[in-house]
Amino acid sequence: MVEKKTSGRPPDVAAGQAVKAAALQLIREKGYAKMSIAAIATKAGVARQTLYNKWTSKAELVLDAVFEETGRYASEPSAEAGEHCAEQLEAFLVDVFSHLTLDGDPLRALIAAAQEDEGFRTVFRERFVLPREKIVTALLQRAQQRGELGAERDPEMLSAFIHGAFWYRLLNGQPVTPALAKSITEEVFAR
Amino acid sequence: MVEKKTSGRPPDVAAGQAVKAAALQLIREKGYAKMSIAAIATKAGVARQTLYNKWTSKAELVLDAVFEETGRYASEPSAEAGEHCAEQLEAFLVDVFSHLTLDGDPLRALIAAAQEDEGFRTVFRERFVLPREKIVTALLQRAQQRGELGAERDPEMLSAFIHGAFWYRLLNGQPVTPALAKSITEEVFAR
DNA sequence: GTAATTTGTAGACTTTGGTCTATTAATCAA
DNA sequence: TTGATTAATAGACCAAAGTCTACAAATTAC
Repeated sequence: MVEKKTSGRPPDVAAGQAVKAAALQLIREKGYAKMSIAAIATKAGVARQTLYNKWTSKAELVLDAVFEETGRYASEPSAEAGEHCAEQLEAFLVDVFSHLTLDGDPLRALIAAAQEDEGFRTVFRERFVLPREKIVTALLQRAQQRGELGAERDPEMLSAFIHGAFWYRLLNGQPVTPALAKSITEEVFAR
Repeated sequence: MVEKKTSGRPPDVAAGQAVKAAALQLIREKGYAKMSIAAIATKAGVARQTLYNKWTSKAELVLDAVFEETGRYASEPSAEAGEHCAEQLEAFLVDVFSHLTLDGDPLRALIAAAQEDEGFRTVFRERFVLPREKIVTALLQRAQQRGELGAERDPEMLSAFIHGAFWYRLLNGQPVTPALAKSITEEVFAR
């Protein structure tokens, strides 16, 4: 469904790309809080208003910029047939944590921004939170089917436990390490 | 150790109280984001600078105002001898959740504020997060000693699961209900 | 080509958190 | 009483997010 727009000056796609690139660079350089909209606009060679034409807030722009290659952030666990689900979970978490360690600051900032804006909270949840929650839930359901996880366990609750655990760490300024991935996995599959 | 101060004009304690009261009222009325420092000062009949004499930021002030009666927010679980630990945990969570339901907005705002300020994150963690984490960890350790929780389980990890679960819900704009307290408890003590 | 439409630009403007400064007020010590 | 010290006040000031407005530029429809 590639629609030929109605009339009027077409949006400057290249400008949008430049803005995202500038934002990404600045956020990694100075962090979310210290990166001003004005600086992004200047760096991208665009008027400030143009940013507000394309995004409704700093948070939405950063969400777009940081998670453009969203695949990086919600990659399916490599379900190699033979592997135990516990191993898949641990590998998945290690992968997620390595991204979080790299982009933890903007992510924490986005979660913060989501607290002050209902609309953004929804967008963030749909684009970032839910996809990953589903991946883990599905993985745990598979584990149950294979008998690797007790039938009395609740995959959705466990998925919330898992995500909650590393959100909790992240938001409290503690590192999310491979060791944490291992601890989480062991606790989930304990006994 | 009630120190008689050195010299100089004594701080106006009543003003401090008035500020906290005004802040509490405004935050419940308009929410954290829409409550301005100027409005608090005006309502309390104090100069804006006075707020900054007593607190270093909006977040610290609100932390003080909302959690002054901090007992309300970290009450020990009523460890009636006969009760099972599972029941104690659920009761504790129900209690916490009812407070969260009442003051969820400022709390979410404080977590957000903590993301942009290292110092505040530390204060918040020490005054709010850790005390409760310890209560739950201790409860789970007691459960282990009584044999109500498997010896192979990790109380600290489980405590992070539990807190993470409701943080996760709270920060994603979902309700934290007695039903959630029950689900969490059942999953922790499953099997 | 002309009109309508939509985007980009530039810059003024508003709001709010936070800082700074000069002045006044309250307290203690000599 | 006088001086030192600390707090409260009032208001200027700053930075940054976000809004608004007037105008220029690019496109489609006629």
